[in-house]
Amino acid sequence: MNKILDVISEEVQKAFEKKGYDPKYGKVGLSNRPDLCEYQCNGAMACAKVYKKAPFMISDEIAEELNSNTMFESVVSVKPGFLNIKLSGAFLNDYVTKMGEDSKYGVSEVEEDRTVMLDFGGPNVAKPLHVGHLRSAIIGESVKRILRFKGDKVIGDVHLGDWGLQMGLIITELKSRKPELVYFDDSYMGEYPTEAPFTIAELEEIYPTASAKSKEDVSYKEEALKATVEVQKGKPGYRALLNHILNVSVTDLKKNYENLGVSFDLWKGESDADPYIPDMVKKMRDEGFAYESDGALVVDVKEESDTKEIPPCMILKSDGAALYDTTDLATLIWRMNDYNPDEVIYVVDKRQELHFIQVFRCAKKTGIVPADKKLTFLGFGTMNGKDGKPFKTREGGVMRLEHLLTSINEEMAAKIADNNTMSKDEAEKTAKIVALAAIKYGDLSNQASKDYVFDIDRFTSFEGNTGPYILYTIVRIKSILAKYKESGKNIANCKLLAPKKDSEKELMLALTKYAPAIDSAYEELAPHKICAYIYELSNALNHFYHETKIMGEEDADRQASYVKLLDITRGVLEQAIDLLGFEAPERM
RNA sequence: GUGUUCGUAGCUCAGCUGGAUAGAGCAACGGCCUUCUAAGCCGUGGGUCGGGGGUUCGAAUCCCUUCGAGCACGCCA
Repeated sequence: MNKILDVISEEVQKAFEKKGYDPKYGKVGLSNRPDLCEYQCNGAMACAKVYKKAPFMISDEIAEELNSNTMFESVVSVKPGFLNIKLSGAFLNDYVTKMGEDSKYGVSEVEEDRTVMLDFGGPNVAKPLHVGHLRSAIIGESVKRILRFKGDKVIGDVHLGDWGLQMGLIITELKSRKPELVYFDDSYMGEYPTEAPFTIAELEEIYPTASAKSKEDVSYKEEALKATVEVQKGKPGYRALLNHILNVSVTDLKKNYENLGVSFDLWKGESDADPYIPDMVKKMRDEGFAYESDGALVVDVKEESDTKEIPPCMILKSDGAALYDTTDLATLIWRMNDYNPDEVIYVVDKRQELHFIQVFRCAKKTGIVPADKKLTFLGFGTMNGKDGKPFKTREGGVMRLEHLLTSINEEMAAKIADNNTMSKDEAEKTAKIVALAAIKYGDLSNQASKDYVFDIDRFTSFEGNTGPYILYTIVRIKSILAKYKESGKNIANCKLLAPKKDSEKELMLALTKYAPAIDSAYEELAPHKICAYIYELSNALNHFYHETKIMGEEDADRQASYVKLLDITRGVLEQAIDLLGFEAPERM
C-alpha cells in the first residue's frame, strides 16, 4: 500500500497542477509544528520564486482548491506561504483500517530481487565474547531482520577471526605447556585424536597469557610468528590443532549468541579464505596489480580524488604470511563464487574504516568484485563507560558478555519479583526478556556510527526512553486485549471508527508513520530510526491509554474501535521490536 | 604532521537531503493510583545548537575559518 505522505502529496500536487504550477512543489512533509497542523507543504515558497508571485498568493490558491477535498479536515494557508494540513477522521480511519489488514502494516517490499551478504559478529576464536562484541552482534542482527523484512535475501556470516597471529600465539603457548602432544611431533604420521587437548576455559586462559608473553619476550613472539606462517602453510599437526580450537570455540560462541537472540547463516572464518589465497596472489602478480615494496607484496589503491595518501593494500608480509587485507579479499572471492551477492555489508568497528576502503578498492580494481556490486562499510562507534573511555569493569579488565547479562538478569528478576505475583520460573524468564530488550534498545537507539556511553545503572533503571518502556506499553495493551476476550468478545470482529478525541487521532497518526520509519531505517541501515519511531508510538499509546477507559466504554461500537486501535498498535510495536531483535513478554 | 568523525539543556542523546517557537529521557521541583499494570500520565524550571564569518526571504542543518575532543594512518586484527 502507498505511504500516507505519498497519498497526501498526490492530492496536493494535483492542486498545484490544476492551478497552473509545476506539481513538484506539492510535496508534503510531516509537520514540525504539531500544534498547528499534522502535515505541511512548503512548496509555495520555492514555487513563488519561479513564477514571480508572492508565495502567500500561491498557498492561498492551493488551500482554497483543497478545502473541499474529503481527505482533509482543513488546509490553511499561512504566511509567508506555508500550507498547514489536517487530515479528516474518515480518511484516517480508512487508511489505518487498511494498515491493519496488511500483514506488514503498510510496509512494502523492495521491487528488485537482491541478495545481501551481511558480515557481522566477528568474534575471535579462543577469546570469550566481551562487551566489545555486543554492538556488531546487536546492530548486525537488527540490520539482517530489517533487510529481510523489506524483501532482500540476506546471508549472515559470522566471519570468525581464526587465522592471524593469534593462532600462532595459542599454538606456541600450548607447545610450551604440553610439548609432548603429538601435534608437535614432526615425525608423527598417524591420525590425530578427535578429542581436543583443552577445554574452552583453558583456551580462554591460554590466549591472553600468550599475548602478554609475546609483548615482553621477543623470542617468544618470533616463535609465534613462525607458527603463524606454518599453520598458514598447512603444517598437519598445527592444522589439526586449529580444527580443535575452532570446534571448541564455535560450540561456545553459538551458545552465547543464542542467549543474545543473534544467529548466523554461515559460520565461516578467515581460515576459509585460505584456499583462495595462492591463486589470488598469483593472479594479482600476473596481471600486474601486485608488486614488491620493502619486501612485502602490495597493491596500490590510491585514487586521484583522495585528499590524503591512502596506503597500498598489503597482500603478503615479507615473511610470506597473510594479513587481514589478504583474508578479507580472499573471503570476497568465495562470497562472490558461492553466493553472488549484490551487496556485501560489513558491520564492524568504525576504526577499521581505512582498512575496508583499501580492501574495497583493491577488490574492485583487481576484478574480485564486479563494478556493479556494492560494498558497504557500516562502522559503529566504541562502547564507552561512564567516564567516556572504553568500557571496562571496575577492576579495569574487559567485561565478559556472560557476566554482563547475568548481572542485569538478576537485577531484573528482583525488580519483577517486587512488582508481581509471578512464579519464580516465570519471573526469571520474563527478566531475561526484559533485560535483553534493555541492552539492545540501549544500543540501537543510538546512531550506530557514534560512540556511546554504556551505563548499566541507566539501563537497569528502566524509565523513560528505554526498551522496558516499550515492552511495558505492549504488555499494557495485551492486558486489555485479554480482558476483552475474557468478556466473550472477539477482536477479529472489531471495526475501527473515525477518531473522536485528540489522543485517539494522535495515535492513529502515529501509526501511519510506521512504513516511512521502516523505509528510512532500511535505506540508511539505521535501526535507531525504528527506536525513535516506537518511542513516539508508545508515547501516543500511553497518552491515549491514560485518558481512555476502554473496558469501561459503554458504546459497544466505540469500544470495539478502541480495541481495534490497540490491537493494531500492538501489532506494529511487536513487529518493530522483532526487527530490532527482541520480544515482549505477556506480563511484566 | 595528514586525514577523518564529532562538539546541541547539569548528564545521556534525537533533530542535520535548509523552513515557523531547537526536541526527548535522566537528574531537580510540583501534581495524579477505591476504576484496563504508577516500569505510567500531566505540569514547572533549564539552551548565545563550541566561537567567528558567509550563502539564503529563512541556517543547529550548506560553505569557509577558528578553538576543542575522539579515532585512523604498510608488514597486529
